[in-house]
Amino acid sequence: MPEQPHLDAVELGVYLDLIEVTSVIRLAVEHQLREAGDLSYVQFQILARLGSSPSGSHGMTELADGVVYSRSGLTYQAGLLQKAGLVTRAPSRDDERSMIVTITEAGRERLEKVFPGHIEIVRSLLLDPLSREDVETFARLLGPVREHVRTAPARSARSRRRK
Amino acid sequence: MPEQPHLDAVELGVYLDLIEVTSVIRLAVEHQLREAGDLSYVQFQILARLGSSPSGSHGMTELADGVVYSRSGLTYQAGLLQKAGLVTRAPSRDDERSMIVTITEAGRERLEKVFPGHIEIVRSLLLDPLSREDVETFARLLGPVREHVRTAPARSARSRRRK
DNA sequence: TATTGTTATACTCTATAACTATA
DNA sequence: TATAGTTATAGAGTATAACAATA
Repeated sequence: MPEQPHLDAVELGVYLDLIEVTSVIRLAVEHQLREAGDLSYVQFQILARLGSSPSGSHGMTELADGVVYSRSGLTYQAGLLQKAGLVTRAPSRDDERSMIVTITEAGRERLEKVFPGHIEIVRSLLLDPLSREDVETFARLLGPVREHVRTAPARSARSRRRK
Repeated sequence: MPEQPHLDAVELGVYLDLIEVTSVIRLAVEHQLREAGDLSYVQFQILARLGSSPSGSHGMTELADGVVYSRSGLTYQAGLLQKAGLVTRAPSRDDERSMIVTITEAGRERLEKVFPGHIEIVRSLLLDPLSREDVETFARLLGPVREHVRTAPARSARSRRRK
């Protein structure tokens, strides 16, 4: 390990542990999603976001942020989801330029189909070694981080501006 | 969100937050690694593992676990790293079948080159919204999870046995 | 026979740049 | 002019299966 960290030992430990833990979980989850529901990780994230949205809808740019770097990446994945009948795409009436992506009933069913096995992996790899109290603590810490990450500069927009 | 979780609300929250947070961090980090050091995320993980190993070496299979699903994936990435002069590969003397991958001086330099910017992203996205105490708590929780994940069934071996 | 690693192949995913259309 | 999204293209990464070599 390089020895010029602007992080102290504890911070470095958190970072390295997180890299390792999330990498293993992600690999396992990617495989499960493909096998159980023929979904890529990105496709699952899109469906999950739409599914947990009250309206079941999101604009494309909004959907891209935090999931893919480029808009074209989202266009590709959304195209696959649409072809599979899991989402619909329709132009917004407020702004004719923007596309509203909406999860379909089949999309929700697919989500439900993969969810149990998905959860099982997360439970066995992440949650099992933690006590109930630890899980609650973990939740308390992660909440603010998620908020912070959401308000961080949007990547799909930024990369466009860079031109 | 599907409503048959074997997870309660808190557990589900941890899971969803983790997905979102790690996804954003990973995207940012992947870009930084590519721009600052022309490294893929997997290549960086390989270098980092080798760099933090006392010997600077690892066997291929050992290296594959937790980073890639297939051995061929590692062969590909290790080949790129070798071509770039960042690692060497030599057959083990204990077991002529196995390959020992070792980080080179150039590999360590590359690691040092990307590390500051890398850390900066992790700090700004993950660590900043947490207090010093929170970071320590986080470290305490993550440690056991990492241990657990390490002892989980190895993926590169398992996928082979499935044949 | 089992295991280690490589190779050939085919496929998925991704991003960049150029483009269209709307604001 | 700026923004939303798409498309074409080209490259990078991945896994599966078949393979060679060693244990």
